[in-house]
Amino acid sequence: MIRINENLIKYLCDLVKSPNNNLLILQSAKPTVKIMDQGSKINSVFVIKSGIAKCYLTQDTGNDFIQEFFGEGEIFGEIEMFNNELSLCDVEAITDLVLFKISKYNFFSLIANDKKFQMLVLESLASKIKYKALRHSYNQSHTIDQKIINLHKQFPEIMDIIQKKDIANYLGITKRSLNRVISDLKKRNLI
Amino acid sequence: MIRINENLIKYLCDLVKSPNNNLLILQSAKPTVKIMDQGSKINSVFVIKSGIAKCYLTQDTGNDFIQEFFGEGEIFGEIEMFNNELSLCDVEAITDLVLFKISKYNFFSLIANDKKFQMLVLESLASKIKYKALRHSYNQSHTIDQKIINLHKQFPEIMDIIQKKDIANYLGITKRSLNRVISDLKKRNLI
DNA sequence: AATTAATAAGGACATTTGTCCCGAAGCTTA
DNA sequence: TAAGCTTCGGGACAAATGTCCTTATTAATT
Repeated sequence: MIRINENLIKYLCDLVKSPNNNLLILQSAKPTVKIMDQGSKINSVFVIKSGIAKCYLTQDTGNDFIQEFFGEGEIFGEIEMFNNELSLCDVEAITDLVLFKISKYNFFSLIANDKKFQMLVLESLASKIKYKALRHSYNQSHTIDQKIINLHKQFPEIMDIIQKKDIANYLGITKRSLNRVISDLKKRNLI
Repeated sequence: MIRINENLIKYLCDLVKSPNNNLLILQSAKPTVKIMDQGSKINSVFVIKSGIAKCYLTQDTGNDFIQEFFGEGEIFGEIEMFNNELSLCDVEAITDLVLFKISKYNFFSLIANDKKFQMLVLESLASKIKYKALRHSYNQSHTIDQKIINLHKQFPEIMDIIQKKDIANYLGITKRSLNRVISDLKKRNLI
């Protein structure tokens, strides 16, 4: 449920430590701080070094829909670079974050000149697509029960780390339905 | 709702016509023919030159969920190349198709040596992610009414070209619900 | 410590959507 | 042309989910 990308982390850790690095910097953020704002211009690409963030999209209905909880090695801002568009989502820290920040210029320069980085980015895009494909499929053809059991299997501590409202917005359901099903599953000893 | 990628089409049309082309070939498929099989090994990347295909995923529940109706310039098989995995989805012709077919070897060789192609692939991946993000959001926070009205706005002839069952599987609902809402919307003159 | 704000939990009811049917209309093939 | 298959459309009912609202509980602020 929360993906991590060790290869990318490792690669950027090495890069940031290299003595003549001028391509990327480290940055940190406390919980509730927004790193990216839906609809705003993006000048940098970010990669999470440690911590968890939520990436969500606010609809015309006023509802937030959480695209993904970002874990270590997750990249964001890159979609907007390639599409040359304003930010699609908000990204907000849930726990303390440490981030790699790469300027637009440096990002494209790495893509163009660094085959290893290029391939890591292609892989991370492919992995995002796969994640989204499976998630949307799963969401549409399983009941709330099944989704919560599944979530709980993959990430048992989720209820302690992530707020109920956010879990509901991740599943695309209301808080009421979430509570109802959770209490039911507890009664049946399924979670 | 059906994306098209003119830049990629144009680029491959030029490439296939170049006198010493040995990188890609053209292939055609009749309706109901499967070009890709969920769970099978992928040896080529495809790009749709003309026609419409459906890309769907069969769940453990037996339900099919349609990821996308592919239009001109849509690429598929590339995810599996980058992730080095078996096919995630089935892809099946809905109308007569003409396809560009690029072998795995040639695909990676183009990515490595052809900056223009490389950027076209990065852009198409980014566009897929954006499409999926918006679609899943929209799906989760709108009623069936709204989804059908929206679909009808974007693609009025959809009901003539695509079967009811497929539309239902695209929206993640049952045929019964689809019919109920359609007849209701017709009564209210909304479609 | 007292007050306010935010989150969690759930009751009662309405609405939406799914399930399980069945019959009609269109195609396909013997 | 008849028989068989597939798609379409919808009735009746059941189940899942949302809406609205209220009360605890926890966290934050003065």
